[in-house]
Amino acid sequence: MTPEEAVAEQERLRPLVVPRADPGLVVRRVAGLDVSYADDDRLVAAVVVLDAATLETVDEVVVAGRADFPYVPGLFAFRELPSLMTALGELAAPPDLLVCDGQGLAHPRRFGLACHVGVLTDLPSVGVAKTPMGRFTPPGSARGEHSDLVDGGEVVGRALRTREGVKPVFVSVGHRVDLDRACAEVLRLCVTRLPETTRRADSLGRAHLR
DNA sequence: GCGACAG
DNA sequence: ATCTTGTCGC
Repeated sequence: MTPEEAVAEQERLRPLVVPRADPGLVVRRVAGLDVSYADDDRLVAAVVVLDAATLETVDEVVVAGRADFPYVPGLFAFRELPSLMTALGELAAPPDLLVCDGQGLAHPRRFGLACHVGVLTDLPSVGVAKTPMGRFTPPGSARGEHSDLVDGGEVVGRALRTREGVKPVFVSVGHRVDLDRACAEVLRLCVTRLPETTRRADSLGRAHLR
């Protein structure tokens, strides 16, 4: 797949994104997705499912793969998607929400990793990035405070303070959720700056790299 | 033309 | 992404 084809694929799938939640959406099981890289082209995709109420781990999957697509800003998903999809397919049961390590609608073509994974699985998804793709004014320093993440004149996500006085994370809608709900779910998962889903998937992946 | 650019 | 434990500071 060439970068040109990747862009065309994003534009083809972009209209399928549903930026709102089903009326009765209940999130009981939340999955965290993350990919770790070795020195060569090997990588490990990890998915950890947590009970949203207790934050207890209820399922884990690790998949080894290869980075066959280069890291290109805006096309980041094409690097991690193959292995992540394989891992998701090995879960005992589909989760109610996917928490991705990267952007959702906060993307140059409004189709970041979280949107892509959401559309391919048709599961609700949110993107939680550690650095912004857009501009924002720093939110208040208390946990839960937030401000708009703006790109190209539109609000594409939110800078969310998940912990008192710590750098915010950047939340954007992936698929089948709205921004308010996305932020509420992310905040609920945060004990430290990053969601527990992301932290556990990250450590699981790293452990398997050795 | 120059800079910016998720992980 | 990755290099990386203890340590300084509020």
